[in-house]
Order: sequence, then C-alpha cells, then structure tokens
Amino acid sequence: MIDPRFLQENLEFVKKKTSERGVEIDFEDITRINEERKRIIRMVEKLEHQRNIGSKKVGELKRQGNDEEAEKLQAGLRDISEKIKELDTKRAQVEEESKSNLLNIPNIPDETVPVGQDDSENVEVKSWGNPRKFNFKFKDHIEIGKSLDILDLERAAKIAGSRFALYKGQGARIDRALINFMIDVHTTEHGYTEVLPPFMAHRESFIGTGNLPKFEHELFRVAETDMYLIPTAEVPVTNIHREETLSEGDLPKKYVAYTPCFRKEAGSYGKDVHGIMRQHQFNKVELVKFVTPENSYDELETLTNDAARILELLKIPYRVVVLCTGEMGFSSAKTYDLEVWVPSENRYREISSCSNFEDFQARRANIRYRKKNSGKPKYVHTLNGSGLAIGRTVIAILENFQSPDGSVTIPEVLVSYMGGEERISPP
RNA sequence: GGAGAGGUGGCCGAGCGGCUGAAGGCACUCGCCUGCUAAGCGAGUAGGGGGAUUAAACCCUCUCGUGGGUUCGAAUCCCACCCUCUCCGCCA
Repeated sequence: MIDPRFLQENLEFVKKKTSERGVEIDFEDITRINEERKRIIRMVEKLEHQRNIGSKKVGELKRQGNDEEAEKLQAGLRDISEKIKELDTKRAQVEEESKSNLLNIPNIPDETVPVGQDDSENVEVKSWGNPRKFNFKFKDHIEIGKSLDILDLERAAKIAGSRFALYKGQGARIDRALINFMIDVHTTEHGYTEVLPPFMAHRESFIGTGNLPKFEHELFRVAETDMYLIPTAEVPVTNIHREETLSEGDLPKKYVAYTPCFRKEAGSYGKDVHGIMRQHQFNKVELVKFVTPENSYDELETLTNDAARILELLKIPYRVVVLCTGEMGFSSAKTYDLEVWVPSENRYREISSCSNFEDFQARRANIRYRKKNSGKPKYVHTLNGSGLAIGRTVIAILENFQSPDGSVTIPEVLVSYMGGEERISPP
C-alpha cells in the first residue's frame, strides 16, 4: 500500500508512475471518496466530543445526587448517540471503500527503474559465464528426463492433471539435493536464518504481501476455509513479523525458507505447456529480508548477489536484468531477475526474481521498527528473492550439463548431496 | 472434537460501569551521582485517524484479541468469532 498522505500530496506524480506501469487508475474517484471519508469523520468526532462532555457531566451530577438534572441530560445524549450510530455505519462503508482503493494501487517504481512496457525493455546489468556451444545434437530437459527415467510427466498428469511433475530416482534426489545445497549456502555463508513455514496462509497474510485482494485468480483456495496454498514462501515468511514493532538493533532480519509453491497459472495457457518450466506446483528456496529504509537498496544488491552466487557455484551461465516498469510485480519498487541460459530455447529464462518492496508490504502488514534513540515507529522495508527456483535449476542442469552419451554431469558442489554420484546415466 | 483457563502498552503485569490511555515492574532515553563499570537518585517514553500550524508545540477522536450489543457513559456487563495455554479424545 502506498502512503495515503503521499498520494494526496503528490497526486500527479503517482498518476504518472502508475501509468508507467501500464495501469490506469481512477484517482479522481479515490480522492472524492477520501474527502467524503474525512467529512464524515469530522462530523462523527464532533458529536462524540459532545457526548463525552455530556457523559462526564452526568457522572458528576449523579455523584452529587442530582438525579433529576442527570436524567434530563441523558435524554439529549441519547439522541446524540443515535446520530453517531447512524453516521458510524456510513463511516465504515466509506472507510472500507477507501481502503480497498488504496489496496489496489500498485507500488511506485524506484527512479532507477527503466520505463517500458514489456520484457524487451528490461535492461541487462550483468552476465556471467558463456552459453555453452554444443558440438552434438543436444536434447531439451523433457527428452533428457525421459531417457534418464527421472521425470515422468504422463503419470503426473494421471495423478493430478497437466502442469504437474513426477520426479523419480536421481531426478527426485537432485531436486532434494538442490534444496539442501541452497539452504546450506545461504545459512552458513550468507547469514540467513532457516525457517520452515506453513504452506498455506489465510487472507490477512496474502493482503500483507500484496497477493490479495487483486490476484485471487492466481491462487488455489482451500475449499471451505479462508486459506490459500502459498504461491511462494514470500507470503508466510514476510508475515512472520506482521503486526510487530521490531527494534532497530534487530535489523536486518534475514530468512531463508524452502517451500513448495502452488500457482494456478491462469492465463498462461499456451505458454510453457511442455515440461516443467511452468507448473502448478514447484519447489523453491526463498530469501526474505526486513531492513531499515536507509539501506534497502544496498540490501537488494546483496540479496541479488546471494541468489546469483548459487548459480556461480553450480557454474550455470546467467544474466541479471532490471525489470522495466511494465514488467514489475504489483508490490515491487524495483526488481532484478536472474535468468539462466536454457539451450533448448536458445535464450535466458527467469530463475529468480529479487525485489525491494520498500514500505509497500510493511504498511499493508503493519511491520514497523523503532529507532534506537527516538520516537515514532517507522515502517521497515521488505525484500525477497528466489534463491532459487528448484525446478528451473533442474532444467538448467539437465540441459547445460548433458553429454553426447545422454548422461548428465552433476555440478561438483552438488556431488556430496547426491550421495557421491558424479553423473546421472541412462538406465 | 470435548472440558477448563486466559488474551491489557516495546515486554511483564494490576485494573470497582464514570476521576483509567490505563497502577506497578522491566526495558529504553535524558539528567544527576561515582575515577570507570555496576548500583543508586530524578525526569521522560503507546499507536491510528481528523483538525490547526511554515513545521513542531497544540486541540479533538478512536484503540485494552476481533466484531456486534446493552448504557448518557464499557478494558470492566452480554453475545458471536479468532487465537493461546492446560486436561481428555483422535491421529502423522
């Protein structure tokens, strides 16, 4: 949520910024409702003031034993209370409307974010390693998975329908190995605290991160409850500190979590229908930070580097792009995508998305911190990034490290996690 | 799922329907004191919203798990829900 006061004082600026995202919002309507809200509040509070003074007087009179006067006063106060009650329902309506307006406004992009409409206007800021040149006819991850007997998409469909995977043998093991490897690196070398959160969360948590109310269609709702399956660990982990006031000395807080992620992928039909690129369920290791506003952009850089480090250890070529305004997620102020080289597609594909949300989520989830020496609590800045998406890492390994004989070489850092196996060979 | 206990400020904890936005403690901040540290002494420290102001000081209002109700007036009484703890049952 953006700062309501900032919105009113910088209406034109906000208008410009949201339109750069490709979002059109009726700010006139929002302003109108906000004015109406303030008007009603003023009226209610005036009446409440009268009532409070009157009530106090009633108390005094009664103590003096002057019941006659007290009762006279009470009659008048009764009317005031009635009026307050009426106005209160109106107030509740208007406040809800106003709140819902605010919840549907996306975050303001940081000034360093390139303005653009689609991914062609993302800007590459770094690339690492060189895409491999194959001197044999290489396969895509689906063929490799099938020939190594580690990936069975047909049977997965039998179990749950399309967009699910059944990993087998070394396939299942490499997925698990990657989870452990990534968590170990982030905890022991990057200073993150490991957490294992709930894989579902209720509505409030999803509002906190910005997934609700706007993006319900992307989520699996658990029938007959107000819970949803998480689309990313960002949701439960960011909400660890919902409604809390942290102290400045506790910051930054850094968490790493493995969770499966569940996404409807509605509207993406026709995209990535083959293989495991885009699934209803996939594993991911997620990094989440709570930091002070002063250094959130530095923290975004290190967060991105922390994620990228995994790819460097695995020796998978990647690049980093800054998402342009039109490509960024609803809650983000600035996002770097890490993209790995996928030979079968002859291009880079997203494997991690690292964002600074500034105080957008913190305001929604009411996550604040108190400065050491002074006064008012302020909102923290939240950040998160995949560190990394496991399924897509599997794709990258299978395709980038395949050999002419059909086997796949296990990255060196992963060997110990694979029980010493150095390659996966056809059965 | 059944029975009981309980949810109060950054934390712990007291609280008769009106003088309680809330005792007391802890923590923190500032000052004093001490050669330093510890201790001691004194003062201060909740949040949201609405208004005034160049800004702060200031004024009003709401907030004691959440939402309703009773009442002139609710932390306090009533109802519903949520959560936590203890015991029982069931279960990975």
